[in-house]
Amino acid sequence: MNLKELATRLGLSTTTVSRALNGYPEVNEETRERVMAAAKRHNYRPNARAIRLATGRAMAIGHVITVSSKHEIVNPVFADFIAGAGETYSRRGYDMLLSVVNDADEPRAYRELKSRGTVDGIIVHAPRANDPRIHLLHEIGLPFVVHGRATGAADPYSWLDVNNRRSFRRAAEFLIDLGHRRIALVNGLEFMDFAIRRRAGYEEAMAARGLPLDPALMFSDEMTETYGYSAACRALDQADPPTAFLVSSLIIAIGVRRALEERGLKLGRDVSLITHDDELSYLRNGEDIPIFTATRSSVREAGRQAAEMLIDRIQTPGLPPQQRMLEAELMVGLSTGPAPTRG
Amino acid sequence: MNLKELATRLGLSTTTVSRALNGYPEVNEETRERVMAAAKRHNYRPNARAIRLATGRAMAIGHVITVSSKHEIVNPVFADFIAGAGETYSRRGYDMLLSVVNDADEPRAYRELKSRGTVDGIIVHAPRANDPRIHLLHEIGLPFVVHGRATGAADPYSWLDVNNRRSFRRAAEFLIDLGHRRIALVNGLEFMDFAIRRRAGYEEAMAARGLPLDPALMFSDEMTETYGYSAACRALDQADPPTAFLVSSLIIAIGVRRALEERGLKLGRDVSLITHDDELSYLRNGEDIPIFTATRSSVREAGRQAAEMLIDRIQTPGLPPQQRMLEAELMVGLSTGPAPTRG
DNA sequence: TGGGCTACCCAAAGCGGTTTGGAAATGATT
DNA sequence: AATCATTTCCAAACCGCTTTGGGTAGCCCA
Repeated sequence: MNLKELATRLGLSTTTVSRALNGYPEVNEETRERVMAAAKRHNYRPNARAIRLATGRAMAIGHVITVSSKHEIVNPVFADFIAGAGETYSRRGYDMLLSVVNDADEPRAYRELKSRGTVDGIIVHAPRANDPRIHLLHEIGLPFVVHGRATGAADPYSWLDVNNRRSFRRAAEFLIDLGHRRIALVNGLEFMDFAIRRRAGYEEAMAARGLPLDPALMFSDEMTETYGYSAACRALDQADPPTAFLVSSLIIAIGVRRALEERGLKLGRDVSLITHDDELSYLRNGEDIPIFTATRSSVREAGRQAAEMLIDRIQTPGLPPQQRMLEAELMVGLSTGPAPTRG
Repeated sequence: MNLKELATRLGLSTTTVSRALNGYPEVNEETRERVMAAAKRHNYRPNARAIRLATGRAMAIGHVITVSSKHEIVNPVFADFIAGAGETYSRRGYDMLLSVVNDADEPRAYRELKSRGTVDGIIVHAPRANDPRIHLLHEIGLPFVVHGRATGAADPYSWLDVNNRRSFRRAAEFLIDLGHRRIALVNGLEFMDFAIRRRAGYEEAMAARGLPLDPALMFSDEMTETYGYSAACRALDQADPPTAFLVSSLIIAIGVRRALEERGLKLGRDVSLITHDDELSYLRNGEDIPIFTATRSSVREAGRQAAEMLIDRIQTPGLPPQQRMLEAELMVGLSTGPAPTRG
């Protein structure tokens, strides 16, 4: 059943039927009801392809996920972010388009998305320092919102981010307050913006309390369990091992825990640990009381809000860049305690 | 730059230009080259919306992911499957459409996808026993491929699945061969098809060796770390605890490990464990030698192949249902060893 | 009575491609 | 030289909607 059929069946023009269904004022209320009823009865659904062509809008948002041949890892945060964004899209009538591209092809992918008109806007994932995508997207004129920020980007842009610097500073201070002096940082890849900011927060806290930074206690890599494990091993097997860890993801934390347990060290007593927790649905940090003390911020909620921001930008062009900063909560769990006194 | 502009610029009709670009034979090779060159020079990209309307094809595949209000977990396997499927889609010129819907709205979502013509086909995720979606999709006439199977579905359908029954049978037999007699099964939700089959494999192995099934050693729930932990606690704190665990995901395995370590039990010596490993990119089972002995099957590869199957079905309608069974490898790691002799 | 509004509806022109059904030119065949 | 098939191109219809630019009828008011 298409518009034309419906119209002839009703003895009306397609114009009127279209207007009736889309709530335009220039149609009699009575007629509108007749049309609505008929549409429901024949369960008419306007053809999305035709609407898109006629209106010139794609009614779709693109998410480009890159798979590098080198570190071929899918951002573990991705699924939950998508789930959040998807909720917003359904509610506001947009489709979500996923594009999996090799990282070398990313610029081309954006240009095609624009020139072929498959999407109205884009969410930028996993920004890095001086991320070239921001300039690129400005240049090709595709509305976008960045999940995170990109230190050093020249042009202003819209973003939604967690206050990574502040939350890691607070977490580090919390550990210092507990008496810890040697605190290891097990961070993500430090060309990623979030990792840069977390490190800055950690360094700030150390500096504020007059504690030295020890390169031997600072790690940076792809955030996997095995990385957490091996970083912790290297840290713990030093002459002067850390009494606390500040780590960037639950998965890393799990790896650290493995290293600790291997050495007979008890978490929260012998060694303290604070992790960032994105509240991934398949990796809950305990049920009621958190297993790990954590800086917590829901990535799903971030998805919801970023999508909302983007659609707003698409629907009212010319909106000035908009930013939203989310604060992470510091949830005290079972993995932190006073620094052990040297025996 | 659109077709018409390009055509006038070349002094040709849009027909000829379109044909030249799409490789139709009825155009002079020389002309074709002129057209190709001009297209490249002005970097012309045909408008996707127009193509879709004109051809009646959506050139897009739908993935419906459901978020239940109850167990609001995003399938952890999802991201990697998507990454695999996405590779195939890019290669074959399809877009990937993600639809996040509340599980109650799933049937409606499928019908809309069909009637609005936004996709040409669908991948069905996380099938259950007697999954109603299979009949539904047949009824509305949307091509689909199921990732997994659905025990008890009446109509024939296309699927791609891991041989869960066989791999869990082999894993259980492996443990039995090592002398284990009390083997706990920590499974996923047992209305999910994969979990049903894994349980069947486990039960077959036990029966084949004349070992009794103990309901107190069989667990079923959403596959989270905390579930693994609490199931293991319950199992281990029994009068006659198991000496081995067979579990359905790495995340569960990690939870079990936590319970073991809490009790001072060493994995691979005091207690053995085999897990299924989907080779999720953010959760590698160790670098060179596996941390956990595991039945291993790449969900990313499954994504690639399922997408391939679906596109084939879309492009040649009337193809008989096609099935593909992947065999999981049994990778021996550090988490298994001979059953401890009772002391 | 006629002019001006308003309310309601319609025909037709897009949107940007693909595809059908020729037409003209060329070459081969008789 | 006439006929016929081939090659190469084109005009126009079409996909299914939205939207522009009227048109008509009814009402109000002078």
